[in-house]
Amino acid sequence: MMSMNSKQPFSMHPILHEPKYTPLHSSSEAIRRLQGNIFAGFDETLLQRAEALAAVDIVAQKSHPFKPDATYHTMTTMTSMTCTPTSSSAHLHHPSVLTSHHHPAQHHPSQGLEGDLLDHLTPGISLGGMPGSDVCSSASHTAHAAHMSAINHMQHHHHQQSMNMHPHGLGSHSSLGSGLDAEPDPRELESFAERFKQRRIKLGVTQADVGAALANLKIPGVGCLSQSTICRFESLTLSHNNMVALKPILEAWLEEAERAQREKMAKPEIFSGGDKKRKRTSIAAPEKRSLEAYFAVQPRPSSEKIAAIAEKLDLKKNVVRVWFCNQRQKQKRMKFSATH
DNA sequence: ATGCATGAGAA
DNA sequence: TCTCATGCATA
Repeated sequence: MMSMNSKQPFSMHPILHEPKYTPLHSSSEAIRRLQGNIFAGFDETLLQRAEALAAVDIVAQKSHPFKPDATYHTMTTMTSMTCTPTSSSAHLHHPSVLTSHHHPAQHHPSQGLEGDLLDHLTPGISLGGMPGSDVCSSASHTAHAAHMSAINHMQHHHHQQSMNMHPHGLGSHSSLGSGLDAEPDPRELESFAERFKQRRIKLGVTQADVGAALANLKIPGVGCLSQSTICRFESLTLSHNNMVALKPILEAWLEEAERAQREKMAKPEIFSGGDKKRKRTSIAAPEKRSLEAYFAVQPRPSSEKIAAIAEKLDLKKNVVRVWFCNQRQKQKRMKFSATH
C-alpha cells in the first residue's frame, strides 16, 4: 500500500564503488557449496524428491481454474523519462557500479550429474486430475525478438571513475594500512534504514521522490535511483555491500532535505508557488515450485540442466536462467539472512 | 513491495 | 556465464 509513483526517474547507474568488502555472509556461500557437494552424489534421488514435492504441491493447491498466462506484453509507450521533477538535471551515466571484488570462487560443484535427472520432472502431473488446470502449459512466450541495445540514453562520455575513488568522503577512506572498511556493521545499517524511513516519511517524501532527488545532490557519480532501490534499502533487501554504499548517499540526502525544510519553516511564507515497454514474464506457481525444488538441490545448474528444466517446465531457457540468477541474489540479501 | 530483466564487469 | 546493482512493470 502506498507508494505512489508518479515519476520515473530515468536514471543511470551511480557508481558507487566500494573498496571494502565485508566478509559477506560466508554462510550463504558456504551453504551453497555445501549443498552442491553434499548433494553431488545424490542428485538423482534428491531431484526426484524435489520433483515429487513439487508435484505434491501442485496437486494440493491446484485451485485455480486456469493459469493466467505467462507474459504480457505491453509495448509502446512513450518514453517519458522525466528524471528530476524538482529541477531539471541530467545526470551522467556511469557504467560502473559498486563491484566489490571478492569473487567467491565459483565452484561449480559437482554438476556432473544429470543424465536423466530431468526426466522425472513432471511438474504438471496432476494426479487429482483436474481438467481445467493445465498448469504448466500456456507458456506464451512472446518472442522477444531483438531487444536491448539502442538503449543509450543520452550521455555518455566518461566512463571511468571506476572502482577506486575514494577521494570524497563516500566510503571507506581511512584505510590506512589495513585497508579494511569502515562500518560493515549490520546493526548500524539496520537502524539507519529504519531511521531513514521514518524521517523520510516525516518529510512527506515518497521513495520515488527520494530516488529522483538524489540527482540534485550533485554527488559525483551519483545520479538518481528508482523507487525500487529506495524501497529495498529501507527494507534491507539489498546486499550488504550495496547497503553500505548507498547509506552515505541517502544520509546526505536526508540531511539536505531536513535542512531545506527547516529553512522553509523558518521563513514566513514564501513559496507560491517511448517506446517499447519491457515485458515481465510471469512464472506460474506450479512452475515456480518446481524451480524452487531444483534450486534447493542445485542452485547453480549447468547450462544443459537449465535447458532441460526449461523444457520440462515449458519456459524459455533464458527465463529459467534468469530465475536462478535472481534466486541466488535473493539468497544473498540481507534481511534475515544468516548474518542476523 | 516484489518479480523478472538488463548490462557492466569479472572470471 | 556468473555476479551485482538496479530498474521497469505489476500486484
